[in-house]
Amino acid sequence: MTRVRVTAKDVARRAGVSPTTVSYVLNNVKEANISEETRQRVLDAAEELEYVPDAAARALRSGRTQTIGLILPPSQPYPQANPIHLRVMEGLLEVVQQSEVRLLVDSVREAQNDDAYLNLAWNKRIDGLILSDLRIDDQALAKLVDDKFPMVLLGRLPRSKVSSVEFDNRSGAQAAVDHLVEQGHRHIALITHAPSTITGAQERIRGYRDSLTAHSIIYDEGLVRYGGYSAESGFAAATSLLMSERTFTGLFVTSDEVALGVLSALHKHGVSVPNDVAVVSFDDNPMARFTIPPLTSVRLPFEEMGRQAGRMLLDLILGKIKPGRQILLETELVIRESSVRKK
Amino acid sequence: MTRVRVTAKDVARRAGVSPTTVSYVLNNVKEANISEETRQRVLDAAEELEYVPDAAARALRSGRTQTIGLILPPSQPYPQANPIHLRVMEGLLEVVQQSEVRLLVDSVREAQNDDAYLNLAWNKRIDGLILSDLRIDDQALAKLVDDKFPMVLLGRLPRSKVSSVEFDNRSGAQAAVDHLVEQGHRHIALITHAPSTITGAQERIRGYRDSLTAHSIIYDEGLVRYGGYSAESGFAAATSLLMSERTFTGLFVTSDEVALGVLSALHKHGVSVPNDVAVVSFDDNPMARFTIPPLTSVRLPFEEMGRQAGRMLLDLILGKIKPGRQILLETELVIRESSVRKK
DNA sequence: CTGAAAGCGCTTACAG
DNA sequence: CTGAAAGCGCTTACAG
Repeated sequence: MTRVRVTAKDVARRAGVSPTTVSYVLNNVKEANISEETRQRVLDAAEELEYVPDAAARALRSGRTQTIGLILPPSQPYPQANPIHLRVMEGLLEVVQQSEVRLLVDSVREAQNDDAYLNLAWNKRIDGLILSDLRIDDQALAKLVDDKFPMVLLGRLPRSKVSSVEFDNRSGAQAAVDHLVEQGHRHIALITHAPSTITGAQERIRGYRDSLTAHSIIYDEGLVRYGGYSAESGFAAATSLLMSERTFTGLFVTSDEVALGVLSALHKHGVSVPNDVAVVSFDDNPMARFTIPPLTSVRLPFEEMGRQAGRMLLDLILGKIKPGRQILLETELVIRESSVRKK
Repeated sequence: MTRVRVTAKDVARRAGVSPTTVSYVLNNVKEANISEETRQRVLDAAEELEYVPDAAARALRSGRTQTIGLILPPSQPYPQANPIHLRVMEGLLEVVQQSEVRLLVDSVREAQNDDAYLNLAWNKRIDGLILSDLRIDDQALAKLVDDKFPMVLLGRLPRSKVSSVEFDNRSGAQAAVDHLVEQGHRHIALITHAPSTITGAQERIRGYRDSLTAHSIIYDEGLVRYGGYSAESGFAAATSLLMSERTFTGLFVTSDEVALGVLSALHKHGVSVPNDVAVVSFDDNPMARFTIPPLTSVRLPFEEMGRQAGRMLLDLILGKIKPGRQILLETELVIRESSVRKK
């Protein structure tokens, strides 16, 4: 950087006031009651000098970093980057940009009991934290809760009182399966997008069972397969279902990514969708409209999740709200060709 | 935060040394020649007190924030989050995590001549910047170049001397079209993933033309359509091509996302892939293996792009290398069913 | 091999 | 309505 650093002192000198006044004006401190004329002089001087306050100095003195952290899950179980996280992040960016707050992104590193994001909080790089898809037994999380560090979870932890934003996975899944039942299906298989230790997957399985129960259909473990995030796992799970020679005419897959692999496997085995098997999926990614056939899917408002989590965290940091609020976002079933048998 | 702040002073007192020594030990300052015994005492004291240095104080004093910025393009032209950015980010995170550096993510806001990321540099929140997919006429960028602010571009700017990491789009595209020609095709249509003002799209178009020229095929503007990032745009472009009633048996689409919409449109119009039209795509997303039929695609090493850009930026910040280095990453054609006619 | 002292650039009681 | 002074928690010449 060749640029010579302009400080508040320089602005003060130019405006003929003290650095104190510069700080009051630039931070809009109402209690200071700065006269309009002085205010304007300071503002002009700051602009002429292209003054930009030093973030580190401000953070050190005020104790506020004006930065929040977003922690993504380890990339390991996810075979490739999950577009979902980026959609959440976009919503989050919208909110932080409006508030002049910055976003620090980190991911949990596997293996080691990760204290990287703990340090993020402890060395005061951030004022608050948004945690995505975490493990239930997270040690670092427990410590931060003890410290009353401002935090919002994406997804819920069972029996946890931490603030969170989550989709209503259970009722969304129930709606998906209800739809299949309405189409006349009684033998409905299930392929999950994650192991059942992940609360999101758990809830979707619950919704599946809720629907079966509501329609007096007996739950059959033999029709259930546990996928793992990728299209590849969906391909394998669907193949396994077909090989089992069990009868099913409906199939609920708990993510679009996995469903893509499922459609590929069904096509490869000559199983026609929706005529032989009707498929309903979850997420409603943009691509769901362009699979062959287009996927019926439960739409999840990812960007909205990011926005809500961001607002909640900022309010938490400012002390405007108390921790423990838990938001549940509505889902919406979008019906396309994959689930509706042609006449 | 209820946690009482532990400072270097506290550690010093406990270890029976001065804060200076604590700083020397914790920062591994070789010139200080701290005795092994003292070093151990300080380390122990720091651990017992769970000392975590204050990032703001360190940044203020040292002038280094230990943070780098990643600037994503505005979300507007992209209809949804682009998974590609997340893959680059993962590679980047790998590198920064190894170096105890943090990653700040921001996006360019459209409309206004954006100086948000300029401020990121000027208010010293970051030591360096990685810019993704920027506009050619970026004003903020020019200012940062003038300031000699450490910076790496993802993608190249024509005639620019800024450090960059980019895919070899041109030769990748040529290989894709060469492959179609080898399959016997002479009428090869093109659907781009972005307007031709984007350098990445431009280069892929060049590669397409290179291949045609090399095989004495005349370039026909009537076989070219300009898509725009989304599967939807691919659907529209393919439909437009089909409606034009022009003959083509080969089709090169410059991204998988767009190709998904193309496959959907071809299927809808009863055009069989690869028998009626052979399709080759670009990116080789994980999903390319599971489209119907699976897509032949040019594989782009996104994670590697992130890693290389990260390393380059860190070296730039440390003054280990001079600006202006431009890395070109190799691509690889992955052949699947969409381009090879069945016997 | 180690310490005393200055100072990075702000904000914030406090005083007037 | 505005300013002088202290201090946030480090790092870094400098001195010994």
